[in-house]
Amino acid sequence: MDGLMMGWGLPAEQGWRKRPWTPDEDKLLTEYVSSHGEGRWSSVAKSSGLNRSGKSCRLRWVNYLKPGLKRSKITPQEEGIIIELHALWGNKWSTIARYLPGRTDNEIKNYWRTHFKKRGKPSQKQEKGKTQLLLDQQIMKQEQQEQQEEEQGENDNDINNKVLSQAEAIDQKMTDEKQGKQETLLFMYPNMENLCFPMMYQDIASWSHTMDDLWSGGLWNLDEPHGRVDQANDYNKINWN
DNA sequence: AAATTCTCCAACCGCATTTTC
DNA sequence: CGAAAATGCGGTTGGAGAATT
Repeated sequence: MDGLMMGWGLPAEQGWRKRPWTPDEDKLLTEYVSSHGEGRWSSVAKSSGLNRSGKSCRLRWVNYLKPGLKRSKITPQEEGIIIELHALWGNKWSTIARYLPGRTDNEIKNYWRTHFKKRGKPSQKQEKGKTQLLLDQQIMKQEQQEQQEEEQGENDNDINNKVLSQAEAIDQKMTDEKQGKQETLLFMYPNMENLCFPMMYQDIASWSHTMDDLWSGGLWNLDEPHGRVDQANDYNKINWN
């Protein structure tokens, strides 16, 4: 079905593999969605005059045009959340993305691939980046401590509050889901605040060691077919305190 | 300075699931 | 209730630009 719809809208003989969205197409799509709402992507494609598949329209909207999307770089806080949730759920990018307001599954997936996916030793550049990240985290810790003293941590809690409120909403929704997922949630939520945030805000030094261990220990190996359980177990071995 | 390699990310593919008729 | 269509998700690809050799 999609095979035909999935075309890029240009003749194959032109040699196009990917056809980037033009500003005009973006405008058309944005206008259409703002007047008709999201969903019914096939009709969007037909009615808006866009020579695109419904899937392509949806993807463009979700990943790029949707209001509220962050275009900035992933922050160390967000990275911490990604690492945490990936350890729990594996490549459940859309699930992970729900905990990061303004971030898309595609973005997180790309981020993970470029930063953590590589097996074995990271490249020089990756090492550099890692060192820089740890440095940033140290600096951030210092800044946050100073800020906390000044503001009683009011600003620091913004992201936490957002993520936690999301988590609560999802928690509610997911109580209806399958037993396995329920177990995962039961495993996760009683400790959510203890697991996720102290790492990011309280003990950057131990987090740094953890990062080193993980890098050499192969937790990032996504090629393991049943990585979720194993990763969750590995995750439990980490000293988060 | 040129060639090569690496990084990032938008966009596509194929499959599974959900919704509609 | 079953088939078809629509939607959502994870994996992959390709290209541009940056960094390195």
